[in-house]
Amino acid sequence: MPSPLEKARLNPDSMKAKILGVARKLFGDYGYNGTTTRMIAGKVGIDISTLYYHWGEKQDLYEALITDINEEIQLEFKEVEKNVKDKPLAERLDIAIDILTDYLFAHPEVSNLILHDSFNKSKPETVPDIKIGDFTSNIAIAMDLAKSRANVSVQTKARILAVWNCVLNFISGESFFRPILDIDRQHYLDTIKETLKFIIVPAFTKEKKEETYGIKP
Amino acid sequence: MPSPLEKARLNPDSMKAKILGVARKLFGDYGYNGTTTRMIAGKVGIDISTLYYHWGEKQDLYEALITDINEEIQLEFKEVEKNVKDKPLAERLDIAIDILTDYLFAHPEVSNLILHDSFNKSKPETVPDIKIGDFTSNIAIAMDLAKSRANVSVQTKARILAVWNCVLNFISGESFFRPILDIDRQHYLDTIKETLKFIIVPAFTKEKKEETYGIKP
DNA sequence: ACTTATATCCATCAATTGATGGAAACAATG
DNA sequence: CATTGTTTCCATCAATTGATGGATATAAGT
Repeated sequence: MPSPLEKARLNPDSMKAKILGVARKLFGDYGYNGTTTRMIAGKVGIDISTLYYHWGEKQDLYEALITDINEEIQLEFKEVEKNVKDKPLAERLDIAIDILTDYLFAHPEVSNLILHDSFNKSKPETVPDIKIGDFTSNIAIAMDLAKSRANVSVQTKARILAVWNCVLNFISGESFFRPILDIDRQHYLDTIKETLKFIIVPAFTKEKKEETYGIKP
Repeated sequence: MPSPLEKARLNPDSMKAKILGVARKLFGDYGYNGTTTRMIAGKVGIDISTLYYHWGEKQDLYEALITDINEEIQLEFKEVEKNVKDKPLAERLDIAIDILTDYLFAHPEVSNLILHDSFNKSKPETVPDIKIGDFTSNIAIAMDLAKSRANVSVQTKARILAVWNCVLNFISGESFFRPILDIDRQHYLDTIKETLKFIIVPAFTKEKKEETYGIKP
């Protein structure tokens, strides 16, 4: 028997799926408290009670949504793993940044939801977290920065999180940062990628060459 | 005649200042919509109408708060500028990271508010933005990465924003990231700094040596 | 065609929230 | 003490919001 979520994913034209899609964008834009069930229903073009009929409580809808995002990201990471096989580190990082940035740029609500999820304290307790910890380890393995999932050092995890954070902020903060940089959307995407690569690739690839660029021991 | 804000800053024991202080933390934790005037009044230990008496609308309080933060950050940047004078680039970056990370770590609500401000679409229109654009240029000058405020390249701005984003996320996401890294608070602060320095300093100081670490033209 | 199951809407509730008017307490001034 | 100005609280409003019961429509099964 398929879970409610799988059912929704199976038929994208179903009302459940439509609601979930709209909810993703709205929860992403306005956060859990800033989004009302009436906003969602209104944008879908249905009555609130229809929404409640399909998804039950607001919390349940939000939870389904987080689960959905979790699965989607996991797929994206698998895509990365597939593409980086047997490549040297520099190229791996390059590919990973490309794939993940493209994905998030095309689905900015994912980025928004992750940020809300990690930083906002005003959401229901019961809601499952987005599993960033797992993703971090996955990436470490994929980048060949650690031998096994249990072996990822604090340093490595922190560095991956740093990159991850950068990407998320650039995506979610587009409307904020793009005016500062004063460039168009495509140029912005290119700039993000370039910036990430420029900053990250050397740091990770240099690793054992020269550890001290003015850093105290 | 001092503005209401200056008045509040002058006497930290005043009710206005107390309210503002509590509001900073609560708006930081729960965002604009997640924070109610009753929450603020409750935590201060006063009636809501007393809050309205001192600050008027919720919006007005929030605006005052953003202005307050803006000024505080500006002071912090001045502190950086003072400390990096006549130092080589690597050391400048090092000092800047130390000062800003320490400041934000001691005032996490500032970081929270900036993130909410840049990413959340559900706040009143009229509220002034936090002036990240200005800060970016200031840092570029202080780091000697640009000659004049008008001369900061898109690349440089983007790189500074990347670092800035990293710091903010690490601070605001402490409750989220620290369990992932499984370290104590002090160790966390050290790790943030080390990570930032390790990733950022080489990228900025290498600048003209080798531009291509797997980056396509 | 009749019955049953599914899906949608209308009307409404109780709780929360932003906001205000007015009474009471308090302080300052004459 | 009397007067005036400031600060605080109580009571209350109107609007919004999460949520539900019940009527109604649409589709499916027999």
